[in-house]
Amino acid sequence: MEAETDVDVCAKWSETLRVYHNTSCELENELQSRHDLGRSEFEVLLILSRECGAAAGGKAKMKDIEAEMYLSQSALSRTVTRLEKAGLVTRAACDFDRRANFLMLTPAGLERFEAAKPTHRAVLVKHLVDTTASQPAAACSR
Amino acid sequence: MEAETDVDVCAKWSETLRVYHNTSCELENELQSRHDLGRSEFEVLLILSRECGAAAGGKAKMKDIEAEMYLSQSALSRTVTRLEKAGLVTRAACDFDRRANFLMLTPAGLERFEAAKPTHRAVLVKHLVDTTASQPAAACSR
DNA sequence: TGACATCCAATGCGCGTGCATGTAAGGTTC
DNA sequence: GAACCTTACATGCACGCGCATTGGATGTCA
Repeated sequence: MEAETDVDVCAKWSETLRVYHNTSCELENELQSRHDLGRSEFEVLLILSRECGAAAGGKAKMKDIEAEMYLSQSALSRTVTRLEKAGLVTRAACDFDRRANFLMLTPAGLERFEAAKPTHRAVLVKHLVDTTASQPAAACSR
Repeated sequence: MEAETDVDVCAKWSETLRVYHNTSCELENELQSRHDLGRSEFEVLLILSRECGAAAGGKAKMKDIEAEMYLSQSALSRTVTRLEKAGLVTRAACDFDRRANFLMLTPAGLERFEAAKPTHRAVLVKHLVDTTASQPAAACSR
């Protein structure tokens, strides 16, 4: 079953690439143009909004967020810096472990996130519910 | 079926991200460390080796390659430049349309590709045959 | 207390990417 | 053949990423 596995695996990878590429490109484009948010930035907001419940003004440690994302420590650090500059998030030192940082959603951050959520959902539904919907190997935005 | 679709779609995306991330990171690492090839570079060689049959010394137009990859025109151009510098590929002008470039696999390129192929296959099999194999959200190389 | 390993986050650096643009070569129309 | 649009590829540029390193805070052990 060597050759057979070969073909299956290549086709499966190809399919994964297609879905990943189409979805993530459109996610990036839509989030960026409609809400001025990158994919990573949105994801951080998403995690924050879950972490303590949006009402509580989500709050989480950098390390915990990092563990939930496919992002290096340095990339997360910079993503948070961008979010902070945009006023969507606040860094707060942890009193019990001054190495660690807490991250908090600001009201503006929560608002931005809530606004972007439907966009996010719509793109996912479009590309993932009926996988054949985005069949062509559509490039990023061209 | 709103909420249900929501959950399904998020889980599916999450799963896709996991598989994509784990597979592509390991692909990148393995190809780079064992064969000094990036993922895009390998893919170009792969396409070339198919295009006219490896024995014929694969040959294809840039545009045709671009159409088969999830890569922008500029990124492909630079990837080919890297391959050319490494002596794995040759650019050749097309006599009938001097805008177009043909791309040819050199013997060294074919050799490198054949050497890397098993590595590529092994990674795909590892991550895609039994999807639960790489369950943890393993980061890139950490 | 002092020496050393470990952990968290920030930063310098290089790389590959996409977008926008530039350049050269068709193709079309008059 | 002149004016114009389109196509193929290369290149300037900015950006986000990962890796390696740094610096400060903790923990541990003698």
